[in-house]
Amino acid sequence: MSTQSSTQPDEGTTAAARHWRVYGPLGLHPILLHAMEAFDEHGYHGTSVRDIAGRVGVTVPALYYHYENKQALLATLLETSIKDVLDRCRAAAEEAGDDPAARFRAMVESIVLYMAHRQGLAFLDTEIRSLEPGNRARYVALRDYLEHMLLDTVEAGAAQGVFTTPFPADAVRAVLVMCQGVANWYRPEGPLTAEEVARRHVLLGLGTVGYRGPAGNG
Amino acid sequence: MSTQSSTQPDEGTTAAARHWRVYGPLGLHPILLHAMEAFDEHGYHGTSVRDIAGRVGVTVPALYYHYENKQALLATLLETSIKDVLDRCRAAAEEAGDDPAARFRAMVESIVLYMAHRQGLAFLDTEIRSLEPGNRARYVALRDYLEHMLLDTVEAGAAQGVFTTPFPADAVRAVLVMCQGVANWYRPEGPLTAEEVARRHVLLGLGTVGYRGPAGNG
DNA sequence: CCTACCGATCGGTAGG
DNA sequence: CCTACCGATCGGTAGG
Repeated sequence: MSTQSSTQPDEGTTAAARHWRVYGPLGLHPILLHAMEAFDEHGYHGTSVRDIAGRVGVTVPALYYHYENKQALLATLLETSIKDVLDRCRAAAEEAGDDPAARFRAMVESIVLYMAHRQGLAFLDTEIRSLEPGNRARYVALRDYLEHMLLDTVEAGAAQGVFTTPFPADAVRAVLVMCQGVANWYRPEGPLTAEEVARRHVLLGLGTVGYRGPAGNG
Repeated sequence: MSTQSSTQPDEGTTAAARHWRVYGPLGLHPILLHAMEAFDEHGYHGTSVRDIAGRVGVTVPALYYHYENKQALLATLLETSIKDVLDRCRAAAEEAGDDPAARFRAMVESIVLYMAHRQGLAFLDTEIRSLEPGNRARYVALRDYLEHMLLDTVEAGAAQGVFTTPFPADAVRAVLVMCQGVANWYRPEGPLTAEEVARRHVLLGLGTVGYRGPAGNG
């Protein structure tokens, strides 16, 4: 894959792909960071550009100097987010090797860790409806790619008899929606660490795909 | 419970509680119906009262004659929705009796049937952020009640050893989010009937809670 | 990056 | 006086 890519100016994506469990500071431009927070609180259409400018401490025209319009803020945030989780999930799968159960565990862990450590970005997934068609198509294509990656693994496991679900596609969709759901309720200051939430969801997800491995699932 | 209740003027809620698998026409006031469609397409803040009025074919003041304001439309829709699924789920659980696995199956089936048959209402769940504090608190309380109903059943099953998940609360949240997810992708004209989607999610949900019943789960 | 603004549209309400 | 609205416009705000 490319070593210098993404809309993010910092080291984020590439380093993340190599060390998929490691999460540093967000490293977003202040305008993007405050746009993210505003969109999370009030939604895209419920957020005014004056609100974002006010949070950042700049004027509205200053905001438009850095970004084309409000839509570009959302599109940049969502593209940054989906590319990061995709890179991390791919790295986790590669590290896990060929065993379907090991790959599944690693992929689910990487996705849930992302949802917890990058909750503010991950929660924006609810705003895809507000993306213009082109931006939306690009985002959905990347999200579908993530789904197909996981589906390939579940189907491989089903072929080997290690996953017993009769509905791999439905099971994968269910697992991904339960991972995405973490972004809706997880709070860093809550009782569970991101790592513990990931561990639990790996086990829940294994149950959802009907895992029958050498050591069972309980 | 009350026999004459809810914000819905028609037979909806009460009859639905008795026949939780039966879905008739929505029976919503035309203004509510078109507000629902607009909110589903563009979100609450992305929908203007003029858009709603235009869809219905009435003037804006006519709309304000029937409903206090835009907020009341969303609040009424969401309250109607959560009360209906709650009534149906309760009826399904009562019909299923005391066995935790039977109750779990019935409750998940009833919830997924609701998500598929009442997709337009169920999808509005993404708009709770746009509810004013009081309306939001009432909605969340009812949704929490649904979660506690399901958790009681899963904990009862865990106590009997029929559900083996070590995390009943996380498992219930995961199951509910995968049910809610049905409202995001289900299309009546698609390949699967609501009943088939419900059947599959019952099995997926049983896997998620680690069901180890007399007949297994595969 | 700011001051000074625009065409239009927002949610909601006036008198009749 | 009531209902079910109407054409027009309110004070403010949207993205630009």
